[in-house]
Amino acid sequence: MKSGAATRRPTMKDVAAVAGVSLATVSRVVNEVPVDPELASRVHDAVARLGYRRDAAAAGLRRANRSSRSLGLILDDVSNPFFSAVHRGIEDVARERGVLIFSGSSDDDAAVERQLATSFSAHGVDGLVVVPAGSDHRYLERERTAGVALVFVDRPPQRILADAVLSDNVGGIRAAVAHLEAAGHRRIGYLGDRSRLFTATERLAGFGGDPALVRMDLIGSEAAEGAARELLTGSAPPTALVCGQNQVTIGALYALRALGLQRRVALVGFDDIPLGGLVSPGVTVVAQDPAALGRHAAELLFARLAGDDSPPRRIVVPTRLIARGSGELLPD
Amino acid sequence: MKSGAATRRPTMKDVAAVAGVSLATVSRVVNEVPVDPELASRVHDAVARLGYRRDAAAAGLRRANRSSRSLGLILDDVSNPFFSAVHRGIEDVARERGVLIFSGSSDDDAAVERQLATSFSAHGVDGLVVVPAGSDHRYLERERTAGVALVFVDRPPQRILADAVLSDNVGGIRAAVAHLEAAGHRRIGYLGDRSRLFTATERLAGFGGDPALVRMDLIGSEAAEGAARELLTGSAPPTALVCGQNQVTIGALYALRALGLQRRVALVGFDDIPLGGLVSPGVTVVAQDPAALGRHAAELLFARLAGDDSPPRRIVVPTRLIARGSGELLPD
DNA sequence: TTGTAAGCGTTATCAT
DNA sequence: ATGATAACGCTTACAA
Repeated sequence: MKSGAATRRPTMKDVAAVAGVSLATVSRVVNEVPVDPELASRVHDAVARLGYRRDAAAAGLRRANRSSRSLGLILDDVSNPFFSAVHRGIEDVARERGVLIFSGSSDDDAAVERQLATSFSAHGVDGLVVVPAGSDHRYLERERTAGVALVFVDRPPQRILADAVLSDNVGGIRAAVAHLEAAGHRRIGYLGDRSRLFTATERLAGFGGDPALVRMDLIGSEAAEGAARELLTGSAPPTALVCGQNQVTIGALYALRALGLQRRVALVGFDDIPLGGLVSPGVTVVAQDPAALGRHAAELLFARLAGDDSPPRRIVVPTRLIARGSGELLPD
Repeated sequence: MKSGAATRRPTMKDVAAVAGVSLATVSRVVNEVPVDPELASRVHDAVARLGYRRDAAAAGLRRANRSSRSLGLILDDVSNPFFSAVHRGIEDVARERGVLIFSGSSDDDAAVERQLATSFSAHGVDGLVVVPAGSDHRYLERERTAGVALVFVDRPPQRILADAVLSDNVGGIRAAVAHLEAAGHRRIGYLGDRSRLFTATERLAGFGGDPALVRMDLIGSEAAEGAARELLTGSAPPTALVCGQNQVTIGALYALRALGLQRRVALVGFDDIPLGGLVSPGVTVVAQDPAALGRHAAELLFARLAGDDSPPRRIVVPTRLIARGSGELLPD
């Protein structure tokens, strides 16, 4: 006899047989529908004896609303700290409701996003939380009419009307600029990432400063470092820098250090960077609240699932300026 | 007529009717079982016209192996960069096989771990990848005999025999110590976290230095900072520090800066810290490879699912010392 | 309150 | 090769 012999998982039928009741009664007990206490306890005993647990897939199959008590989460990258914090925010509210989460990374690829969405949907998720990669989400219309709730996070959906939870990109960058201007800065440079991204263009809009001091489409910290060096070594260089994204901030930081300017040129980054307090001067940032983004998205989703059919909402989560030194340097 | 009217998702039956074939033939086409090309193309047309996609739950219900093409992942915390990198490693391997991932955070709570495991199992996952929180995993025996594959990551399972993928904790800390000794250090301090954790005791074992210079159970960077200050301001202070964990390293870094010793006392941390190259001196670390941990775990899992029933394996993933400055400071 | 039986969407068996 | 039909584990009328 092989030791790893597969033992069949007990079913309701098995429980019914052991408890000496009908299948339907077991179902009632399991679903907490009132039942004669005597029978109920026999069922509970049998459940415990057999180690029975309901098959969620089979249960959802016949259930009226076909709910699977699960939802799908499509992130840019599950291992990116910003998105994994969003993930956690969603998990916390889903957990309270006993809802499980399928998660996946689109790597900002529209085809992957779509493939994940349809896979999740095929697995019967009740709702989808999406950080959009594509620029056309009409394909999700079909899922929605089939009853799948839809909420977008961090970036708005396109060509479909649906709920979205966003950071206050414009307000955050405005706050950064105002902070620098209050310190007396008049020549402020802006470094941003891929302008095809919603967040990048929003932040640039929030900047609204001298276009000659703007550098966009900086992908990765090396590109940002190069652009920062170029800006800082040019004629009439800025006395302060605003960075529109994490990696861009890091690149700018390296540039400032390389040029020995880290205590002469002010810097405010958008999105917090880990250990921003450990370098000197500390890195002043406009921090987002990714966990709050996730929590709001999940709450919106569950409200929709509960029947809320008011017009699509857009929730904007405020940012917060954290002064650590680099943003408080005065102009020459 | 309400605009949001729920449209039923098309089923195989619908496709069969439109294509003018039997339900079974549709199933064959969908499952790529050879079928008359003429019929096949009619089915494909109908599938496209109706936007049909197979219901994964229903399919798994009747399928011989009851596979759901999904797996469950229980991490300490999905938003912890180390674990989310493990997550990504697993996702990459699972994606190639069209397998979806349920993920959840146990927050190092055994009860939550167990609850997640049973929930995932109730949803019919084919396998479970677990970063163990509890100290008794016998409850998973039942899942395994029901055919659920089991692989543990980062820490070994307890009271159950199963595959595990671990970092080379002992070797990594030994390398750190050897690196410092090679630079001439003889009084080396060790700061570690919760000794009830497998990884913490392994790393301490790898240290094996003077017990008087060891401080364990440092939870969070503040506690680590305090312990580091105490060690460094005592009599006969160490000339170098080895830190057993991320947050501990950060706490020690703050202590060194506060005492103005960051260029006098050497430091090597276990597990990389983000932006370790931006502070000065750069932070020398023994880096783990969390993505590799995840990939190995997933590969092991799929091998088991494919029928590999050799004895439980233990895979140890090597670490790598990254010299950035702090670990190359010489003793006085 | 309890049991019987139909049905959820699919796969698998068995004739044809 | 194709179609009819039972079966998967469960929920839900409907009957008793």
